[in-house]
Amino acid sequence: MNYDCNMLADLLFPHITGTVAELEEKYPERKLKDGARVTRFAPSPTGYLHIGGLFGALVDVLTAKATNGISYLRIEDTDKKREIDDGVSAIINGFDSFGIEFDEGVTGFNREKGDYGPYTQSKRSEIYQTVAKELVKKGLAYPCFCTAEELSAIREEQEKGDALIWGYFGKWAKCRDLSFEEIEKNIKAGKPYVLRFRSDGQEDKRIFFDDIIRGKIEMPENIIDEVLLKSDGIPTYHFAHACDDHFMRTTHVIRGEEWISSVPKHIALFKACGFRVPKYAHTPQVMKIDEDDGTKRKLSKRKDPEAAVSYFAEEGFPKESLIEYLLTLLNSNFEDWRRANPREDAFSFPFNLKKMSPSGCLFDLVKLNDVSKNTVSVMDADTVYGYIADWSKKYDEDFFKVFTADPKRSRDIVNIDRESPKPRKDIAKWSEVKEYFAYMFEEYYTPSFELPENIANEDAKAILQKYAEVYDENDDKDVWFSKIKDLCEPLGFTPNVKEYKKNPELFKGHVGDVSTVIRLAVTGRKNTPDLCSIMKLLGKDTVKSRIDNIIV
RNA sequence: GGCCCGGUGGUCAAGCGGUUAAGACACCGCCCUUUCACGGCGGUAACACGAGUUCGAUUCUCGUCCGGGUCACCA
Repeated sequence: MNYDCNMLADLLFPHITGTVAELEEKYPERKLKDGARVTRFAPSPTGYLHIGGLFGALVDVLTAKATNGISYLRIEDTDKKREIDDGVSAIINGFDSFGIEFDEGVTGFNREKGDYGPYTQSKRSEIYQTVAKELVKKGLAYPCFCTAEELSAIREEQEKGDALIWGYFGKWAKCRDLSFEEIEKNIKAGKPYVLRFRSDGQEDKRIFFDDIIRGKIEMPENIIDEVLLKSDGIPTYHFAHACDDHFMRTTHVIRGEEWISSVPKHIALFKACGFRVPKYAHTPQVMKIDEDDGTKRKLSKRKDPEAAVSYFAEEGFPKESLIEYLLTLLNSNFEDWRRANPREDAFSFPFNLKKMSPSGCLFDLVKLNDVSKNTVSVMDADTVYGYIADWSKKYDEDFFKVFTADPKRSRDIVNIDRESPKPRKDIAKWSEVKEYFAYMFEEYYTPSFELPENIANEDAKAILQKYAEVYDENDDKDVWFSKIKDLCEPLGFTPNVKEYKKNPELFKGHVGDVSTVIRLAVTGRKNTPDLCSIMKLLGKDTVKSRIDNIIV
């Protein structure tokens, strides 16, 4: 440059008086214990929270927790074109509903906590400008007046030719060597411009860095004069990343693997700014199998409803289940840990970044179901009742009314075979509950009496007839069952299953068959939880009338 | 196209020079059991391919193939 960079800096940023040194003082190094990591989750408010976001946030929070560090939430709202109205609250609400808590950062509309803010990029413009001005002073940034048309012309030419690298650099970087007079003239004429990084990278040089998840990565050095500030003065992701993660004192930048290819750019920027380069960890992506062509591909917000975290809320998966499932994807030793600590809070799992697999993982709804059944099975009845009430109130009002009409009874229903050392594992999501317990509610009960092949209709009726005579709703479980056993022999069945298996030809069936008939008559189902409990909750009148309806 | 990342059963995955190549989900069978579930036992099923290096490669190197990402005044 044949001009004084300080002059250019003042021309470009006349109103900026602060210095980077002052910022360093304002945002000092955090005084944390050795090994404590500072992580951040930095979404842009462009849509709903999706699975990939939850996945990433979990890594941040868990990494900080496991090292007694800090995790914070930063909003990257530097692209006003893609931003949606309640983007920020969509993110915050999403995290709230899954119990994800950051130590610092944005907590709501115009609300935040922590000493390293503001945590919303649109409120940090002075910081970016200050750093930018310093860069200009050092001759490491310059204004570029190229129009969108000029830029795409360059691009076209590069694509046409045999250029190996595309972008604004070398002979294409027309504005890189503008004289001060030209710049001044343009500025005075009000020409829009962006601020570009003056890269000193060389095409044939390589850079190396250690990715915590992937190990050593080698790449060509950055040679692109990347845009730092857009024409509206707002920083690009790259520049904001350097400024924010430095002044918020992030130690570990954890983000999706789509960022790997920009690391050389980021390292160059950090160095140019005089900032220490953070550690990087690039996480694998969450994929799914495409129904159309059977290939593995990244979950897409647009194509996959289950990519939205709200899908799981609608389906009624408890929030714990999703977290639990995601954890199994994150660290494969999680399931071992869970077996050893069945009731422990998932967030106290000693998560380890290094144990993350670098390859993309498939989101497996079947496994989620299994994980969820286990999770639900260890919840107590009150919790389950509360969840079902909350869920149905929102998504199935009709069922909500029925379910909450008699809270105590519903709670008892939900408690059948629960709160025991061997709880049932059959509910994965709240949307299944109505169908699962339909026979407990007159509103949803549909009689059905389809006998298994081995039971004759007349035998079934005989069983029911006899049973109706002895049935007493006050019987405790032992008496209840012994009455069923007593029914067997007079009707040609045996109360002894082993005996039946030895000589099946001697009997019409065994107790199991007899209770199946009763179960069928009372519930319309072949499979249910403990029948005795069900009948007690159904009450004498209902049980009698259901049985009578079959006998006639 | 350039650059980069990845490739162990259907899925998630341990292993990282010598293993009978763990485990979980799913699936199948058996046992337990008044049904189902739970639980227990067992089973089917994998190192993408080709060259090297090595006494020996799933593990190291190279190539091929396949999948993914990235090359914006988007993040």
